[in-house]
Amino acid sequence: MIQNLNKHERESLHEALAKSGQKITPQREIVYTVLLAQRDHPTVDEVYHRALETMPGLSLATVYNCLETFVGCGLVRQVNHERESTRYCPNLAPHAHFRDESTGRVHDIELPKEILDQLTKILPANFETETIEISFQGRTKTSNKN
Amino acid sequence: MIQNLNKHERESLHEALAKSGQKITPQREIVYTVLLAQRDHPTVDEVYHRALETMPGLSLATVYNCLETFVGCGLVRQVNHERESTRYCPNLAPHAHFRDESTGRVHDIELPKEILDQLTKILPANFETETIEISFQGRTKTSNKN
DNA sequence: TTGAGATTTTGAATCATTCTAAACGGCTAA
DNA sequence: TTAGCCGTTTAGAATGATTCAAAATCTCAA
Ligand SMILES: [Mn+2]
Ligand SMILES: [Mn+2]
Ligand SMILES: [Zn+2]
Ligand SMILES: [Zn+2]
Repeated sequence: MIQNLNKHERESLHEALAKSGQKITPQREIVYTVLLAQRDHPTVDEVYHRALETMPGLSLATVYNCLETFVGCGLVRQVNHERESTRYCPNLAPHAHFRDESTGRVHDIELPKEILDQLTKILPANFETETIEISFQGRTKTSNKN
Repeated sequence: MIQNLNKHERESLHEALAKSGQKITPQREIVYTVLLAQRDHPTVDEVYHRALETMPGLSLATVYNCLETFVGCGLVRQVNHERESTRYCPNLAPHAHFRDESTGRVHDIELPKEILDQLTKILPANFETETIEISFQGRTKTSNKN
């Protein structure tokens, strides 16, 4: 059902892990594969159930561990909305998130560098930003299957 | 220790509650007073302990209830950072939040309308925004007592 | 003054996440 | 080859913010 990682994907997984002294494991490979296969910002539980189809016996704790590892080495971003379960996103380009309240789905919104620059400028001089999160909430109109 | 609400503040509390068919109660008055007295984005627990000094016997559940009520009638905003406890903010002007990772403090950042407009423009045409959240994380430099 | 409905209170329940400790696996030095 | 080391995985318990349930209390219009 789920394709394996291609050479390039496996390479970037290996490289990111190696950079922080960690190894590729079958579990990590599958979890990462699941994230790349369907970029719909799944929760831990969703990742878990998708991964189970390829690797029965995989444990939920391991999915937590893998995702935490990926976040730690910069391969994946966490996406939070209100108090809902944390979601995971393998899109490394700077982007915002739009959460559709009627479907619960989370969409990537491309973020022009120019806007990021402007945002940085509204901060007092002594505020040093490490990360900026922008999230929209609303609804998508019309019969749109996306 | 904590000043009462002034005429204007009590008025806007009453008005906001009335609009959604709810009443002023001593508990709600105190919780709102606590929020206005120290605009440092307190957690529920912090609001609770501050309010206890004025009204011993107040319950934590009531603080949850009051804050939920205020959010519901638009008097107060929730502020979330990662998976930490929800914080509350009575600043109704459009603004972003900067969270200082070294102190844990959350600062209001004034948000030019112009930037909000630009942000809305990066969305696909059929995306209707209800709210936009912008949050910075980083550190404040130098010996700054703010 | 009274009763209906709103609010408060206590304590239990929920549930995503984290923690603990034991089992596992691969790798290397002897 | 074997023994030990260390990172990883696993199952299950613990945590902690938040929500829920039910009973007590309060408010206010009639
Ligand atoms: Mn968020
Ligand atoms: Mn946030
Ligand atoms: Zn994303
Ligand atoms: Zn604020």
